[in-house]
Parts: sequence; structure tokens; C-alpha cells
Amino acid sequence: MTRCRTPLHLFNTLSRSREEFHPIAPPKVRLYACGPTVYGRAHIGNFRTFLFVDLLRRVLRLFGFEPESVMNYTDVDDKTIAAAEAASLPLRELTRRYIELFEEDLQTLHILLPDRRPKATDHIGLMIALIEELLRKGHAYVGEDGSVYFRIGSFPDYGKLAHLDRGGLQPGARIAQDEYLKESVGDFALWKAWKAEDGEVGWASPWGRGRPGWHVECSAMSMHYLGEEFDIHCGGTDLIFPHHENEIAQSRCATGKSFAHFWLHCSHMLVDGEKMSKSLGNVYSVADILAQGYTGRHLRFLLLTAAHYRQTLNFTWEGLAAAKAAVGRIDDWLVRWRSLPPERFAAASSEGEEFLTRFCASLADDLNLSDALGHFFEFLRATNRSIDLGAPLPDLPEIWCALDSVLGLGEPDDTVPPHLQELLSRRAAARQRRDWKESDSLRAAIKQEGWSVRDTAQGQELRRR
RNA sequence: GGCGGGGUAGCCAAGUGGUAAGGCCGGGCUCUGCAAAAGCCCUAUGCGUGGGUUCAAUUCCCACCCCCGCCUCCA
Repeated sequence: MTRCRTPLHLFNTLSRSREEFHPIAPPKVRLYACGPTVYGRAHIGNFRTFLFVDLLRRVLRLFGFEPESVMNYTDVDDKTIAAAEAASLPLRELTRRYIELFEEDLQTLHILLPDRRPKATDHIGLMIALIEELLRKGHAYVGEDGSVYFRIGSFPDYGKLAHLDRGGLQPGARIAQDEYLKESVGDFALWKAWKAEDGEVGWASPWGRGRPGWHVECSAMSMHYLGEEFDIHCGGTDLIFPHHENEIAQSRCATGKSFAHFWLHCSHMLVDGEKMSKSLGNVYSVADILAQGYTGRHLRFLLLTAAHYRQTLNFTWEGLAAAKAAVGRIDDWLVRWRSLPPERFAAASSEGEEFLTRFCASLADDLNLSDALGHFFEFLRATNRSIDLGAPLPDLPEIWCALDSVLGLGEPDDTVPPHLQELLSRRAAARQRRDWKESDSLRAAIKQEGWSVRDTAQGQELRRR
């Protein structure tokens, strides 16, 4: 659905500025997002980033583009190996389980499944080929232990994305002891030689048994599925350095091409003003949110709208309650106009067109959803007013379709359980007799179940609360 | 130390050189048997602090104070 014709502007980390977005081969947009490392349940901070990628894809569609998206699963690294060992499971089995949980959570949050979701372990051959190319061109070298390292000194642009000076890369506390094998501290592993801790995990390579380094998987898979040059590469801000910096170095050195044209990064989240950490006990999963009586739609709305994607978002339960209330208001509006006869929706309405124009203009400004939502709520109030007055309405079904193609809220979950249906009919009977006392006590009973009942000209209406 | 992000009403948040969108919460009114929903009205002479530029600054400049992130494998 192409509803937006304005030029789309996106903030490119490469230039640190907003740029007008033009894909390489319109209307196709080839997009790569760094996916999760599947060693445990993903937390809501992870999902903020995936929600951002989802928003981007949805906006691209609304602007007439045809995004083709790829998101990888990192299913082999120190953490996955350690987790498999701890669970006494084969690596493959452990990662399969967490991928399953992750995809369930995506569904809960109405995140569109990326078109392709390649696993690192299914593409070892591609990675080996890429490493061989880098070796051939002198951008990599084999260490004494059979590990292969990328030589950052061979790539003059190293550090451009992160705005880091190569000379400023000093050995830090986190440098492992085996790092003396490298020519320079900034050099990073393309291939890691097998160690005892790796157990069963390992693949044969020209340099002996081992496994790929982290960065190389994204280079290999993104270029394999999207080409040596593609449109957008995104992920969380933390990935700018070193992950994306290293991806750029590997990919450009291997191919001589420019790799991704746009780099988009989503800022991190805090919980109650503090960084999420296991010790603070503030690392929440989607399941934790659902357990508190919220739905995926509430969390989606909060994570998407509480702050612009390049702004730190502070998660609080109070904020989630506010998001729930806002979603409830949208739902009420939705249910309200949907009950109206079709002739109430005027075919031509400048009101509707004006709203969509504003909505698009906001999104075109680097996905300014807060601003876009401001327009939406003004529109919502205006249409509610029209309904009150019995005035003609814009083509709400069509406008909502465009709107929700971005918001992704979908339908409220208001299927009435049978036992409530029973209370409802008893209440209807009581109301017939004008037995207000009975009517009110039944309303209280229904409220106990987490629903609210309202009396309209058409009879009773139930809403989940 | 280097690089970067931020401080706007009770909470969240957009934004602009010309006098502060929107959401949540709260209050009043209309409607209702009562509610709910909806609508209307109210809720920052003010945008971290102090200077400066300007006819005019929250928006530009300077200084200062706070908060946060990254700087080798964390979305």
C-alpha cells in the first residue's frame, strides 16, 4: 500500500546526518538486521531494536518500497556454547529452542517475520570463503594457533563509522590473554581455532578445526542474500563498534565494494532509569510483561512510541500502564466507528487526506512516530466528534488500514468468554425490568473478571480492561 | 581522556527565531437510571543554570551544572 509520496529521510550513522533515502534498485530495498544470539530468552531491550527494524520495514512499505529483509541468528559463539554445555544439550538443540521462543515473542509483539532468517552455522562455508579472500588480499593473517585475524592496519577507513581513531584503540582490561597472537590490539578474529571448551563444536577449515568469529557471519550472510552492496544495515547502537565497524572492514576489503549504504542504529533502553542488568533484577522478557496482565500490543505501543528510536527509552511500569490506556482509547475508537453503517463514511474527505499527509510527513522525517502519533490523536478526536454529531466521516476503514500498517496494533482481543456471556444476558434481563440494583451488581461481577460493560442504544458492550 | 546522546508540565514526549503538538494521570461540565465511552473546558508566562546576539530565543552563540551511552565480541 503506497500512501506516502513524500521523500523519506533517514539518519545515516555513516554521515551522522539525515539523508534522503534512495535505494540502489527501487522499489526494492535490501535490508539486513543483526539478529539475536540465541543462548537465552531475549529481553525487552532486544525487542526494542527489533521493533525499530519492524517499524522501518513497515514505513518503507507505506512509502511504496518493497523491502526484502534478512536477519541472522547467531547460533555459535562463546555464550551459546557455554549455555549448551550447562544444559547438557547439543548446541543445535539449545539454539533451536531459543529461536522458537524468540519467534513466539516476535509474534506476540506483531513484529513481521524477516523474509530470511539465516543461521550462522548453516553458512560456515561462505565464511571460510570470505576469510580465504581476505587472506589472499593481505587483509588477514593466520596466527600461531590456527586462528585467523583481520589486519585493521590494511584498511585506511577503519574507524570511520564509529568515529574512532585507530591510534586511540588501546589495550583494555577485557583483552584476553591469548591476544598476544595478534599483530595489533585492534585486529579481530575472523576464525577461532578450536579450544577444549568448544567441546563438540567445530568445523574443518584450511587452518584447522575451529569456528567463525562473530563479525564475519554478518558480512558473509548479508552479502550472500542481499549482494555485495545493499541498502540498509541496522541494529542496536552498541553494535556500531566494534561489530559494524568490523563488518565494513571485512566486506569492503573482500569485495572492493561499498557494502551497506545506510546504517541505522536504535538506541538502548533503561529500566527505571538504570541499565538493565541481571544483578538489578530488571531484565524483563516478553513473558514477564504478559504475566503482569499486559499484552504484546501494549508493550509494542510503549516500545515504539515512548521515545524516538535514536533516543534512550526509559522503561517503567507506569509508562506501560499509560501505553495500555492509550491503546484502550484507540480500541474504543476502533470499535465505535466499526459499528457504524458504511454510508457514514464519505468517499471524498479532505480531513482524512490531510491527516494522512501529515502522518506521512512526520514518518518521512527519520521515522518521527511521536509527531505522527500526535496527528493521529488529533484525528481520532475529530472523528469521534463527528460521530457524536452524526456528521460525515472520512473513509476510516481505509485510513486505519494505512495507519495500522505502521502501528501494527491489529484488533483488540475482545472475544467474550461464555461464562461472561451468561452474566451479560442476566444483566440484560434485569435492565429490562429496570432492576438497577441487580444490573449494577452484575456489572461489578463482570468488572471483577477484568471486563467493563457499557450500555449503548444498541445494548450492552463488553471491553477487556 | 576520546567520541556521542540528553536535561520541555505530576509522568512520557514532539517541536520551532515570533511567543509551547500529542499521550497518560488529575479536575470541572454535557450525556447517562447510575456508570462507561465520547465531546467540551482547565492543568508549563515556561522549555537545566548564568550571560550574550536579536525587534523577538525554549529554539542561535559562550560558559557552567547535572544525567546517560560507547571506546574489542552487550540490541
